[in-house]
Amino acid sequence: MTPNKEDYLKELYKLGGLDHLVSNKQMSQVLEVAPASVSEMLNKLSQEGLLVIEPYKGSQLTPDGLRIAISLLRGHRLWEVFLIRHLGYTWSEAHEDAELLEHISPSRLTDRLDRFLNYPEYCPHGSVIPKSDGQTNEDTLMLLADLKTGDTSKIKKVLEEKKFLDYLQNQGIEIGTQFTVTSVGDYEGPFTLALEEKTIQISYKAACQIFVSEPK
Amino acid sequence: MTPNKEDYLKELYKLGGLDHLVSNKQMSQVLEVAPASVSEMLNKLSQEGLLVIEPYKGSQLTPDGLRIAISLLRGHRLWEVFLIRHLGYTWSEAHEDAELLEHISPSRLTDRLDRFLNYPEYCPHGSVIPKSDGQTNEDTLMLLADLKTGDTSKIKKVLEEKKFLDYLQNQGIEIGTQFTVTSVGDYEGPFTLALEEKTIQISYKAACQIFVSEPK
DNA sequence: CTCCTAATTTAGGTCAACCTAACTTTTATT
DNA sequence: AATAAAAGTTAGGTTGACCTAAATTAGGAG
Ligand SMILES: [Mn+2]
Ligand SMILES: [Mn+2]
Ligand SMILES: [Mn+2]
Ligand SMILES: [Mn+2]
Repeated sequence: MTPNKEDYLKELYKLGGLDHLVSNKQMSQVLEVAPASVSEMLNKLSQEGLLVIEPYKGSQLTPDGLRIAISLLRGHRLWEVFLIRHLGYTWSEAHEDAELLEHISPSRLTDRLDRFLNYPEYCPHGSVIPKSDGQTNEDTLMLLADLKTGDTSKIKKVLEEKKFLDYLQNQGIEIGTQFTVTSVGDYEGPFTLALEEKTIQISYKAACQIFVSEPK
Repeated sequence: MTPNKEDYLKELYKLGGLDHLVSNKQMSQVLEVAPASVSEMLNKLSQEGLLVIEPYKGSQLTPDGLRIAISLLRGHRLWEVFLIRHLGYTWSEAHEDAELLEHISPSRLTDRLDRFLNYPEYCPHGSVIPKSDGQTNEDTLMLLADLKTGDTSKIKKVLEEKKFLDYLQNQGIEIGTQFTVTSVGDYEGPFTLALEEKTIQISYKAACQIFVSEPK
């Protein structure tokens, strides 16, 4: 197993889990490699029994592949907690460096880091950190974009993409922040949110990348 | 710069610094690759201006190569401090995992780790940790093997090699431990050391891999 | 000074991970 | 159903890092 292969498995999991097939196109985009390279690598991984390919349709992890993907995600998220909690990283910096650190995980390292951090449940961006045995129970959340004017809710999770993370942190959005939707622009228009201290506007696109709890 | 190349530079520094040429044989041994691979890689690195080769004689870092080597060593040793101080690693485990972590060092990570650890001066095995600007002032130490019966001194530094580190830790030797040499076996025989609590014997070979302060 | 041995270099491969270009299959549109 | 566009695969090539085997050089022993 190399860092490269690990990233293929991890992205395959993030894109499709065990629910549905993931297209090579998507993989090629998130991994930033040519489609041909994806075909090639997925073939190797399927020979190693880590995923199953439906030619021309897409691919999906096997239980073995899933195990590896989850342990990667576990490492990634624990490192993020460390970088932010102890080293003063920003959201996007943490995500970047965790992308490398996740591959250094003889599981002794991950498990000890987990203990050092006192077994955190979520990464700084709100994703669940799988347990050492691979167990991971996802919360059921809804998209901010699906809220209506007047709804009050809490930010629970955000997608991890450098520019988006910087944008959110500049806006002062944090996991756990409570807010009320004060207006929703028509035709994929912007959302206006009343936070505790201030009011902010975010684009419809951003609202599609933010997960929130059920509104009250 | 790849992790591989980094390790070549680092080992070249550890073996020869800026004082003398290092033979390919030595490099081939510490890096555990074939001599031919060393020739090849050193050629590439010399084309990148990171070292200078005297054909058939050996090679030596340039200032550029030195800078990289030192920052690697810095990362390596800081990670060791973290792993031992906060994650409960043993001497040899720490050295092993630091070997990987050292390559993840966008210097923002190293520098923040340094601050988090409160700017430690030495790694757990007693080597000096270079500063962020590359400055590094080595202490002048002597070999335990050169001590005479009756000498009293302190353990200051040990060479980092897995089996050796485990051996030392089992013997209860730590950096800073004070001891008195109570006997020296003839003909490369063992050294007997009186520590605070107990008396131990170590082989001549081990005594050549342990550095101590001037005896009083 | 010659010869031998050990160290080094060179030559010719392998393997992982990528690429581009050409071809095939699927799917969406008329 | 025919065709065009999009997605996927195959073929052929590159680069980095390694290897073994063969040739070359340096340095020491006689
Ligand atoms: Mn990664
Ligand atoms: Mn995260
Ligand atoms: Mn290393
Ligand atoms: Mn050390």
